[in-house]
Amino acid sequence: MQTTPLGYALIGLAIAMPSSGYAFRKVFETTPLGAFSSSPGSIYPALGKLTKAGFLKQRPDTNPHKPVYHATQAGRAALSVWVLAPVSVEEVANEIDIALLRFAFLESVNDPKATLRFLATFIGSVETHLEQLTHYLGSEAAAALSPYGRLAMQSGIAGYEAQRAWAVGAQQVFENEHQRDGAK
Amino acid sequence: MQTTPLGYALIGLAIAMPSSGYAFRKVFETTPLGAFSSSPGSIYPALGKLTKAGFLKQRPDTNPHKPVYHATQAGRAALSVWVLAPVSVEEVANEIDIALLRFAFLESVNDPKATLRFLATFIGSVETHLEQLTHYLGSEAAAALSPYGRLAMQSGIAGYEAQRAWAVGAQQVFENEHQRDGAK
DNA sequence: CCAACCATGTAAGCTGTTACATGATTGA
DNA sequence: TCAATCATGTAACAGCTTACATGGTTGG
Repeated sequence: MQTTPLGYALIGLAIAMPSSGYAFRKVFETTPLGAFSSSPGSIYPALGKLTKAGFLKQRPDTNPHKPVYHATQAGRAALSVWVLAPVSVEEVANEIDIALLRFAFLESVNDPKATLRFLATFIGSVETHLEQLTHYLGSEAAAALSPYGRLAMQSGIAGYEAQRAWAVGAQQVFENEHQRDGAK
Repeated sequence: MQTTPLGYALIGLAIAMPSSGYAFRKVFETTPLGAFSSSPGSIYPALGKLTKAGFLKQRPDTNPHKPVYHATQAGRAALSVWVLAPVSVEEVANEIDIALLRFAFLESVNDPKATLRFLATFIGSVETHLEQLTHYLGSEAAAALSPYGRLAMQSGIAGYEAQRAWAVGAQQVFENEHQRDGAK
């Protein structure tokens, strides 16, 4: 069973801080998670579906009359499967923001080894995609391109190179952590 | 009157090279424009709507029985309005790829001054968004964030910095061109 | 001749958007 | 008390995806 990115984001948020639907909307409005819309027409139906699917459960909070959504065991499992999936070249090419969202929710797994595996596939796919882009830019197909088109492609290449550099830096963070864990 | 990004992409392609619907699909399949899907269920309905809206016209080619889509005057005008619109902070934050697509289709206008205006708003919005992100990262809200979340944000920041650097470089290209034009 | 490709379309279903609607609570 | 905010929902619509369906052309 699986959901949309919005669904996974809601499960991940529910793990980090059980909240009402309204509170989730506020998160999408006021944080860099704002890529997701906070419209009621998207969130409330999504919460309903996740509850029906057994990934979330509405429970009364310490304050009565203020039920909040918690993630169930099934919800945590579904999120794990989603975040732990290797990063494909297609994902890098067409929805790299989703890959980064998955990285952010690796927190819910919190396993340095798994994080390093994720980053390795991320870097591999970014490099493959970069090769494809530079190869295309060097081909005769690109020679027919306008300067505008070529520049736009270079913008993409620059962005992917920044992502690769970021991922290499992130690797170091988790390699250190991994060694510290092993040492203690 | 306006369309979706897919619609504008089709108008832009039709200006660059009038083609059949099938040929447009091949472009989306085999070039970096592959962010758009090449599924028939998206392209043929879109072509139909654009034709009905008066932005495209199907005309027989040099080969008879092989009608191709051409952009009409209205189509060119609609594309111009779309590509020339200033780049907003929201666009940078949520759909920067669309901004880059618009940049690529500035070719159809081909006015260095307009291109420089576009790049200036692009850089301004990227910088505003970067300030927002770094401000958020420094706030106490981000202090509660996990290392994963912080790293994911840094990935975003690195990407936007690369885009800013790219845009500054692109400015120079068109400033040179602008001066050459003025000199001759 | 047969497989592969050219070429176009439609129908069902899902997601998300916008807009509307409702009502409770809370602070000035 | 009155505005703002909390809180949830629905209905209409647009867009895209997948899958199915159809038929023509072309090269081996």
